[in-house]
Amino acid sequence: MKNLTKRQEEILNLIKAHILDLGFPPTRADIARSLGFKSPNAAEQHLRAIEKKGFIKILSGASRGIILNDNENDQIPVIGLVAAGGPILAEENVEKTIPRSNNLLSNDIDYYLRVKGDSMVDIGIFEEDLIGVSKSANTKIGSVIVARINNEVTVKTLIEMSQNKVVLRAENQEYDDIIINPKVEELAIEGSCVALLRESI
Amino acid sequence: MKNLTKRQEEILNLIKAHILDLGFPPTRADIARSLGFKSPNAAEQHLRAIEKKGFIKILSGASRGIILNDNENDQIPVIGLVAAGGPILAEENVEKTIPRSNNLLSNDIDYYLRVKGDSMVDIGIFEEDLIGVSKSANTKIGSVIVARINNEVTVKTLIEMSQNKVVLRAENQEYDDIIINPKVEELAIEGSCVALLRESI
DNA sequence: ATAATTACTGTAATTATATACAGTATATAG
DNA sequence: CTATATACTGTATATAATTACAGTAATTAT
Repeated sequence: MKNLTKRQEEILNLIKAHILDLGFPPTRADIARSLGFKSPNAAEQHLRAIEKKGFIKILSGASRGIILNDNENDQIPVIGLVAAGGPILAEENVEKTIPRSNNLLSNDIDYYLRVKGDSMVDIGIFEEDLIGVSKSANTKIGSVIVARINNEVTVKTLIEMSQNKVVLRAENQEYDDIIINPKVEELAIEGSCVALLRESI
Repeated sequence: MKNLTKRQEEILNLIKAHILDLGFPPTRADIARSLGFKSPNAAEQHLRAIEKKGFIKILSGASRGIILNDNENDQIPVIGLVAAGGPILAEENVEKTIPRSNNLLSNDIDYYLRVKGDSMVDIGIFEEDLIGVSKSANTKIGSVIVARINNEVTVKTLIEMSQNKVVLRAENQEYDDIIINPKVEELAIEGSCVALLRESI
């Protein structure tokens, strides 16, 4: 999918705004009017270019027959089991995706992670729950974080973090604290947990 | 807002399905074709009737200019504290509403209920969580249900249910079972819990 | 009993819309 | 240097679509 030019992006945004506002796409004339074109054909040709680049589909003969092709940025991936090695968001880990427009929770969620195991039950995070993870939300002591230790992904509470000692705690008395020297073991903090979904009770 | 006739509802559903499918409303001819009318005017007149009843707005002169008026049925209420007496869904209990189209979870959710107290922590239902409640989902032994006992609303697990004995259990050892004789005390089962949302961790 | 509503057929006109064709001009890629 | 892409104007036309008008018939409200 090639990149749109500035003008083409402007037109795509106009189409999206029109749909959001009125519930249906604009006509060529609508677009021309909005952008000051003196010919509807200017809009027509832009639409063809945008279609060629894969962002829309034009239905021939149908008035307002512009279909937006789902942009992947507008989808939140749900990550199931994370394969060892490789990034969390690698395609093989994506169980399904959820349109961002349908997300009821914080709009700072980069992905949902399906919980495995019972290490966080004491704070109400159960196996099969979906945790909303933000890569940008700041992780401070006490935050529930997604960490990767020697290529294994885990969800734990961050208890202590200094240059040569990081302590992660399971919220379940049956588990011991995980104490890591990040200079010896490979440790990456992938994000922090900001919300939770349970699809069945 | 008057009720639609069967036929009018059929047409409104057709419009919604068309929008969901293609992203824009159907023409009069589309509607006529779908329902087997031999004249587009049949569709036109139905649309006028549906508009008169307040379900849509027709933009004159615009092709496919049908705007759906937001139906309140398409909003899922979030119920905060339930005032004693009166129905759960009474307006004063509604904290906010969520467009049904944004609901990621089961589409059988009639409302969300904000959890008060810690009586269900052992199965991961915490204070301030939002529980998705279905009025129609069948409640069987073992289901987590929303019950109303003598005008007080509570969330518990249904353990036993016979003509003169109903047992509800808190999922927290510190609480005793609630044993009710429905012939003596007022008991209503409002629905069963089918999903959970936690807005912050 | 009479008017209004529902539920259509059938025809036709006006307007809305897509879309082809012929240009102009500039920028960018091979 | 030449083809291709970008970004338009301007005109024209076929067809898509709304919408008015004239009916028929059954049902429902007053």
